[in-house]
Amino acid sequence: MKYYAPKGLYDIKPEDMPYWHAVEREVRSTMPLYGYEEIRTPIMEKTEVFARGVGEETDVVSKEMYTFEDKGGRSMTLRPENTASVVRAYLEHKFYGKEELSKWYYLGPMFRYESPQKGRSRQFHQYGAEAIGSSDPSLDAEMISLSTDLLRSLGLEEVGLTLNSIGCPEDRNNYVNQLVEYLEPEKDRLCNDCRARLDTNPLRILDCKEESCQKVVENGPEITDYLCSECQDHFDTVKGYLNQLGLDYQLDPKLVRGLDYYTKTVFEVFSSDLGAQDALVGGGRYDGLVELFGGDPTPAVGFAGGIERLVLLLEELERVEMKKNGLDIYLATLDEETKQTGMELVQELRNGGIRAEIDYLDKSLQGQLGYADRYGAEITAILGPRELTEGEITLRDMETGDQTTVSLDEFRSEITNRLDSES
RNA sequence: AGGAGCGUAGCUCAAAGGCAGAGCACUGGGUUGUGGUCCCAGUUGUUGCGGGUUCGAUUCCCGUCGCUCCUCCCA
Repeated sequence: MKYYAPKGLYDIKPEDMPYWHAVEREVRSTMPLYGYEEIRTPIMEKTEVFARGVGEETDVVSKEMYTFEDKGGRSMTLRPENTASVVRAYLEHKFYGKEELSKWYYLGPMFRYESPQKGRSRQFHQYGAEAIGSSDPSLDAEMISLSTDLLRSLGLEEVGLTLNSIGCPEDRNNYVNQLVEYLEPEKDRLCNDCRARLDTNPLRILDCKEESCQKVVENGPEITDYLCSECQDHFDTVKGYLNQLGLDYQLDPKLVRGLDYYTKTVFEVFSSDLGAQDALVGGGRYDGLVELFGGDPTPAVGFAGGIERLVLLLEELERVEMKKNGLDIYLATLDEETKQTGMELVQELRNGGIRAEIDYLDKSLQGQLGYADRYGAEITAILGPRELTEGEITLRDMETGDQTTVSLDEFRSEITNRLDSES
């Protein structure tokens, strides 16, 4: 084979579509229930939008960006996530002057340049929501409840929710200082990556999978002990709302997440039925991001979920009904003359909202009936020279095999009646 | 970036140095104009690509491309 899709990019084939449609349908119907409106931002931005917004030291920016130069010599990047773009759009269109609270959702492709594996590709798809303009803990709880509600609506009950608060920047500074102070003497027991992180991004050491690092971190300080009273209150209130909503969660003081912009609440939803890439949803509060982009200090919270991973689960659990093509009627013809009339009849049916097909492969009548059967036609209409000269057409019920003959004039109404009574 | 596994018919897979096969699918026939079950027959290949060893390579070796999974990190 000479041509294939670039590494990490792949085709979503017609046979996969029912799953994608199920997810998209659910997102589009659930988001408005919570008051979120759709926003669509471009799939690429100037590189600095992500570099600044997401954070230079993050993995996403430092090694996973799909970056290239356009013809004007500008550095462009295919969006690795959507929050930075949404905040950029929020400020660009001055929404802070138009509405007190902006609640938006999105759905679309994201790009990260890394080795593909199960549940991870270079182009992948996310749905997500952002609420900009309120620091109220109820909004944090709403985000979490929205993200799990969506999964539940799709039939996924077996998901875990982990929760943490990483406080405000001051808390985090205090904590990071303590953490570095604690880790410095233990440096030798850390992996190479983590020794580097000690200088660049010490928080990331917390979720290093290396066993030795885990051991070191285990007895170290925990961020939740360094929250200021406001952040502590906020966190407690969020937990209170979650309890009120009956949402089970697991506190994980080591959950820090990979993007720099998070403050206070962070959460992840995961499934143990996935492979190594088990995170379904990730999100949190980002009270400093709008300001970082040059706006007034504006609190915000959001989440994003991966559609590929969701589709993987739905396929495994067979939660989505797979319908074959959905053909109402197949029109079999036997020669050129009947095909000409047949084309006209099929067109007429389609104009009337009936899914109809005719032979495109010059098949025998036997072959045509087989095709009609495989594609799930309820009725096959047979138009041969015999019928044509009589001004009639034969209707075969594909389930019972019963056949009747009707005049061509009655054809449309007879078909409509039959399809109505069967459905 | 690193590690492991895999590339044979449209699909799922056999052949472990000696004629490249089976099932499914497809086409035709049994049925002069009738599907699903059944029976009979037929079509289908640069064995990913390039080189090497050999009388002989799908098989062994080297390289290369691709895919998959994993480490890291995340959706």
